[in-house]
Amino acid sequence: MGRPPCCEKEGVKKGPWTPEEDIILVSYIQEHGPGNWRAVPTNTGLMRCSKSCRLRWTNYLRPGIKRGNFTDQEEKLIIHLQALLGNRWAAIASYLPERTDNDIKNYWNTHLKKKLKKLQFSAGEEGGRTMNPISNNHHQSVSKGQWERRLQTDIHMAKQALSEALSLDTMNLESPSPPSIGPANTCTYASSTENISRLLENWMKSTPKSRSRASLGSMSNVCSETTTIESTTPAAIGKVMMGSTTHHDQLGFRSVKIESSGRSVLQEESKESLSAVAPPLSFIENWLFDDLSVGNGGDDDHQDLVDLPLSDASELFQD
DNA sequence: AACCACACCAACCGCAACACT
DNA sequence: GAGTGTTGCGGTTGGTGTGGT
Repeated sequence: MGRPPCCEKEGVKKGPWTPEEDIILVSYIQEHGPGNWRAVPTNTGLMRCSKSCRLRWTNYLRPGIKRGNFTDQEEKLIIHLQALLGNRWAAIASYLPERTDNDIKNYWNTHLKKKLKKLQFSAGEEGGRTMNPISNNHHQSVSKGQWERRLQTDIHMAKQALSEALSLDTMNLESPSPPSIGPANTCTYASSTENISRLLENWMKSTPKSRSRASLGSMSNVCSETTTIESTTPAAIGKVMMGSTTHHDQLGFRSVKIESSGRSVLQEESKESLSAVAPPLSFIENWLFDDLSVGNGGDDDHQDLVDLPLSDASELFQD
């Protein structure tokens, strides 16, 4: 009857992750690197399915993740990329290296959708007709001319979005506390483990009921102050420490360089980080940038387009 | 203080794509 | 090319927090 579940339901734990589980997972990935998720539950003893482990890592424990408080720039970028790409959150997330697709998706569903709906409503009231500023409307049948015009607009939007993304990156690089990405940054892999140590600290302090939330909050402090895990020392840490005298460093502060079967985690992460700093450019993207750089010398048309209120921009797509 | 409604977000589920044999 | 296993993605759900009454 239907498709079998991805993993045996029996004995598989569900629901929120505990700090202990996080530590175990991070510790394992430090040693073996992300990937081969199928082996993670069996090798770590975690009563989680591989999917859950992967998700936990990519959406939460992975280094270099920024959580909460989307900036105006990011918001703008998401809106434009959504207009361009639709609900392809993974693709959109690739332009926001510090954000996960899940995060962006959540933000879109909880904040931006409503925001745009409001815009749509007010614009609809003003204009006396319904206008959808987001791309969902794009799927409605349109004439070829309209489609072409829309495509052109989308390209403009993409260009601007990309240039904004670049300028964001530049800003981030210049800022005093850049996100923990890139091999040159000493706060690479350790960031997530630092988070976990902080998480544990809060976890120990807080009541069982508020544990989850409290710890989640602490996780957002990527690369912040260093905290010794010894000060908290729950039983789980002991488990993690087993078989390694260097785990303390790994969990605490170490700028990671762990070799595992000829391939360091750092290398793995670096690949990610590199692509994070400079998302891989496809031919089209390169072309967009080429064109952008030409137009950057005071091409107000592009700026106008992006600065255009979404409700107005959407009018371009109307009859 | 108690209740309710809403907001938020981590995690789950199912499907599709990909990789390997 | 077919079959099987694994990973990635997007939609959705459920638990918890928060604000209003």
